[in-house]
Amino acid sequence: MEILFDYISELLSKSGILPKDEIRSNLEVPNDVSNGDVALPCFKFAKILKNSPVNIADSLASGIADENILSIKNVNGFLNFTFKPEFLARTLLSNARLNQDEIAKNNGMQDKTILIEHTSINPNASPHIGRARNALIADCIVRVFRFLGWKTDVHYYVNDAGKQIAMLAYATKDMESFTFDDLLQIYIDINAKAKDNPEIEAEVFDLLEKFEKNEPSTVAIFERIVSTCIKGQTAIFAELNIKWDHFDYESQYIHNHTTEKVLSLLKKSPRFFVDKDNRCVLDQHGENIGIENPMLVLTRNNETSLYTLRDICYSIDKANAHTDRNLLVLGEDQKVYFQQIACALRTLGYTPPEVVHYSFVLLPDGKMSTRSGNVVLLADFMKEMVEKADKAIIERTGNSDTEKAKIIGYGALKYSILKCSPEKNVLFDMQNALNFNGDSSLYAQYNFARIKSILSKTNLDYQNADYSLLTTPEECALIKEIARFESVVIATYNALNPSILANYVYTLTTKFSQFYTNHSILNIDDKNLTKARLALIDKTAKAIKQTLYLLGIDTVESI
RNA sequence: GCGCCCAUAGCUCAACAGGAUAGAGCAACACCCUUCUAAGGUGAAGGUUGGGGGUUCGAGUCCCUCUGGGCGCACCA
Repeated sequence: MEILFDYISELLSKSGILPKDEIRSNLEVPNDVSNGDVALPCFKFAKILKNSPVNIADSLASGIADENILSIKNVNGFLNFTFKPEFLARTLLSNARLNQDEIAKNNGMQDKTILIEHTSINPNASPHIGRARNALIADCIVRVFRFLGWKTDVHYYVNDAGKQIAMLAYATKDMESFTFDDLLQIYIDINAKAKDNPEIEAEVFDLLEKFEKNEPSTVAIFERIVSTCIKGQTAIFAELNIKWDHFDYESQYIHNHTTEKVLSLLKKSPRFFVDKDNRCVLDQHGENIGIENPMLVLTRNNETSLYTLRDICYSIDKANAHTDRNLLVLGEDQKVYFQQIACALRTLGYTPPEVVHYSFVLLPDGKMSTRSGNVVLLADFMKEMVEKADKAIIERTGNSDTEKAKIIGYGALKYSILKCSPEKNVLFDMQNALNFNGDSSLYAQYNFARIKSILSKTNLDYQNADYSLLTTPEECALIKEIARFESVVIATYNALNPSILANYVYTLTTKFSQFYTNHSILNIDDKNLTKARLALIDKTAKAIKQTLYLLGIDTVESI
């Protein structure tokens, strides 16, 4: 619509009443087509011009005659412009940017670099859908940046040196073997057992100390768990086509003594002190951290590192990559913790990463917890979605098609989580998620397949189609949506919010579906109109496919 | 108790730097397949945008307050 805003502001500025930029920045798209294609609310001008909005609208409109404008109406101070449909179709469709290179070039972001860290789940069990939200949001953001020409570097921080892993190490140290799927139950059991048996905790810390001292047999036990976990977790995400470029292990900072070096730097800060229990602490009062007593404890009483110190080491590594942007996708439970790490980084002269927080996924019967076992596992959710999709495919075609069922099932899974704005809690309802009707990714996939089916039935060359033949209300509405694609990608980029893309693809598809049910494409006598409509649906398909791709969702040629 | 986030139709979500009559889907009701894919389309129904104040020509959107939910509140990660 930018091109129409330019057009109107240029036209209105000729009267000399208001400068072009002033007009341009106030233009908007009416929420109802009955109010035209572009509107200028004139209320803000009333004070400057010392006149009523209605009079201002009148004088702006007076004397304007433009061959491409059908009508200009002054509705109570809103100046509403309606373009001739043929002009609208030609202008919007021939100027709409849909392919990646053009859009990247237009926004001048080629070859910029971004480092993104996301998901970084504890390597202790199969991920649940709450953590999957992290990966899905981040993967979409990665795709959007790449689409806009950025070089992305995606990192996963493996917390392989914590008490949770030590718990598993304790529980599995005498086991001959175990699988990834066993770990969740082992983890639940050992947590329950440790509650009643304090001596277990002591042994766990003993193991942890041996691990930190790099004792080979202990390191081997830890490594067995961590590698089993990382393999299991990444296999699940890989199935969803979510991948990382680098896996960074927390333990490296202990074993290569970076923690000691960074600690010695922090010791120079006026915020640093050693508390009465002999632990190294940063006093973060006055830094606007939202807790009563903002202290960041860095070490145990023997100067061995805590997670906080190791995380600072890691953050320094990321900052030292000197990418144009440095982004972290993190659960809302880590908000204050992140503020504290960011504060520590600034103390050392480093710029902390930008952060995207997301809220938790809630279950109808309460919240998820790995420790208690009240979870919906991502792997189980994936399986159910694919089974449901395949069942529906069998109903329709008589044959199973796992490949297609995965595209449909995984798409619906991703869509159901991504369509909600990250800062809002998502209430997860399996029945709801399994519904493939209406506002779901299948709706877009289905209509994409419809378009492909039509395109496959014709040999007409529509390369030089005359867009100005597309003048029905349904065609206009669809064209306007297609023209929005670029600005929607940019909006998603600016807000780091995938739900913008999800909402767009649904609206776009709705406009196509309405056009499709009201108008024939191939079965009409006017060959030129057929060509124009073929060009229109070809662009529609492109926009749907690109948007779904950015959401991490595939398309199929037929459904 | 303190801090941050959220509250929109029965349910799940929209509403583009405050803009016009707050929109969809699901569920329930009534229609539409001799026509390019009915996993679709159309119609009707469903709302004091949690309550109360305020700012503004105009508030779901901004400010205050109350209520309810989520998250957090140093020696876990």
